[in-house]
Amino acid sequence: MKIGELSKVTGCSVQTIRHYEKEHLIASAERSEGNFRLYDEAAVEQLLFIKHCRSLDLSLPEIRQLLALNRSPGAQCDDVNRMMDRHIEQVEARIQELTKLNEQLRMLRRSCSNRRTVEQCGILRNLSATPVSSG
Amino acid sequence: MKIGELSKVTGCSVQTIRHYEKEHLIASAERSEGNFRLYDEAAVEQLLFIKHCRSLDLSLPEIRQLLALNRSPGAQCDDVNRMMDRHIEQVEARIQELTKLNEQLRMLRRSCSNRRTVEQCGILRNLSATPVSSG
DNA sequence: GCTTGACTCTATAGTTAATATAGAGTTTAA
DNA sequence: TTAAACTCTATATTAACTATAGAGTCAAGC
Ligand SMILES: [Zn+2]
Ligand SMILES: [Zn+2]
Ligand SMILES: [Zn+2]
Ligand SMILES: [Zn+2]
Repeated sequence: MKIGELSKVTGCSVQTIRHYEKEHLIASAERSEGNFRLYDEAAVEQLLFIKHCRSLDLSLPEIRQLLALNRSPGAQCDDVNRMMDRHIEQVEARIQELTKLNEQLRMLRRSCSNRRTVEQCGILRNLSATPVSSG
Repeated sequence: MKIGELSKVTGCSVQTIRHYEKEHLIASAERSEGNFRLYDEAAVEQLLFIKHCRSLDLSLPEIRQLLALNRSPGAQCDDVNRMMDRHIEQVEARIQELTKLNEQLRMLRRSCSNRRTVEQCGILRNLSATPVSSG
């Protein structure tokens, strides 16, 4: 299987696959006589694993760590669990942040109706004033 | 006022101020004989405006547009309102995304308790399987 | 054999909004 | 006059790709 087919099968772009190779998320592929990368089913599995992790916003270093753990099946999995806990914490913190931001933006938006001039624009006036306290 | 003082007064780092100048968010500052940037109160105001916008996650191009509008006080402010609406939409979309993500992560996390081996780890097994349908 | 087109290769630059250097020059005070 | 503190420009780094240029490979058709 050449890289184009792997790309179709997995839904990862060709550049992304090469990128993952350079970042050591997947092993350097075998090469054909003409220097084309050649892949097998194992590559498909691994790429889907990576894609799944990315869909959960895990970072490439985090995924690298998970892949390494996968290679030592006898080890304890505490590290995996800790990583997940930390990751979940960060996602929840970001949700909090954005929720607060959203409230401020909606408040700001309410300060202007259409058909005003820039001079009268409540949004611009509020942006010029001291920031709304976020506490 | 030299750049260091402007930095202290506004809470923007010196590099950030230079960066904003290069990106044309603030005008090129006057220079002293020794080629040091010199600022006045107007620069403080403008920088605080930018900082306030950034705290609302407005992008530099968006801020540039707001600053341009600020310079034509007679214009209609519809553009400002539209930008805000678009920006709010994006923030809310991101909150939705992260909320969905968070549910999936928590579900995944529940699939493993401590003290298992990597081979038995529910998290790794689920990551290897087909992604959870996201609704 | 030759050409065409689809594919692949490497290397490089761009994306965002800063942040961090290096190496040089300026200013102020001891 | 020397040192500290400050400033200058230019360049590299961050994350995870994405896009491009320019060259090489391969299969099919004539
Ligand atoms: Zn993470
Ligand atoms: Zn308005
Ligand atoms: Zn925006
Ligand atoms: Zn586990």
